Amino acid sequence: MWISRKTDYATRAVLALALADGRSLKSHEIALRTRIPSSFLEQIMSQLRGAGIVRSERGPAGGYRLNHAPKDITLERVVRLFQGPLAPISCATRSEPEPCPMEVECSLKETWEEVRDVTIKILERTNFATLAKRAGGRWVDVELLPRRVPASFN
Amino acid sequence: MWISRKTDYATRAVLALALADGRSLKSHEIALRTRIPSSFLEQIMSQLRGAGIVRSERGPAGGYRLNHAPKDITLERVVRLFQGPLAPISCATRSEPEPCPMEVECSLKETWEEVRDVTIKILERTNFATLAKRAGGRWVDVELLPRRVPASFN
DNA sequence: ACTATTCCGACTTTTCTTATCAACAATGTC
DNA sequence: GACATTGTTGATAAGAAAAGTCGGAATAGT
Repeated sequence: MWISRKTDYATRAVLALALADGRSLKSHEIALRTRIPSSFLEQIMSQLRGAGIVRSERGPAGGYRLNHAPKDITLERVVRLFQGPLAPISCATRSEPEPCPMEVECSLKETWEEVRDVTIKILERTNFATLAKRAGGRWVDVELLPRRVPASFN
Repeated sequence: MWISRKTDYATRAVLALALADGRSLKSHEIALRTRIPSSFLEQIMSQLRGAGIVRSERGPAGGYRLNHAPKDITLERVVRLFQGPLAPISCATRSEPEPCPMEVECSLKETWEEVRDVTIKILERTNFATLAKRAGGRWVDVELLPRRVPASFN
């Protein structure tokens, strides 16, 4: 339960764009399909754009699209952007591990590092082409789905 | 960074007890060796006791000791006790996964489950006998270490 | 001009974490 | 039985982080 809702939203938004297959989507459309509150999504898209994962066009006919091929965007990249370090605990981060405060350095660290490493490995080898393909069957007729619009999404 | 400080403390406290090799430790001693604030440690020990991981004796000469052999206490058990579900996201918990709110169920779930599963596997195969042994060399002369006592640990 | 959209930053609300404290209960010592 | 030492429990508070809202500015098409 360590993926924040914001990170969850971000990955879903990118997935929605990957499924749009190069076409651009308006922020409002993304919000609808992914069930992300519109106002919150703005923040997220802005951050994705700042990181170069997404690019945008303004004005009517504007919207968002991916800035790279889906296969070149790993889940690791998106998660790391919103989540920060992927280690389960601060003494086990790759970059600047906090020193263990115990009287002697504790042996738990090695296990936390193990968890960190397999996590990173999985997220690195998962890209959005794979995710889109996996979702393809379920999502393909999305244009045809009824569009119930909850109030908060307007 | 998803292991809360409380969980961190709990695992360190259990490790300290595993290293005590059957002898009982006073709460104050545990606090010293692990650098856990005494007042907070109370809560944690109480919870460990409630879960049957630790047993206690009161009065002078009281203290805590492990309720099982260290090799029978997995890291998974302690972490799960304090941390709750180990899935990175609520739609991927084993017990009662929250339904995916997207228009179509999203393909990210499978990756989150993958992360969950390897995490659980690592934590399950790590027990406190292993951890104690691993720490053994570092901790063995702990009785001889100088005892700087920070104010907040009294 | 008008409208639909993105862009940006400040703000609020809620929830969780991390403790701290005080009163109480049990046990051993004198 | 008085007293010191330890564990037990529950209330609560301070702070940080997460989640979401809002208003208005910039941009582009019609």
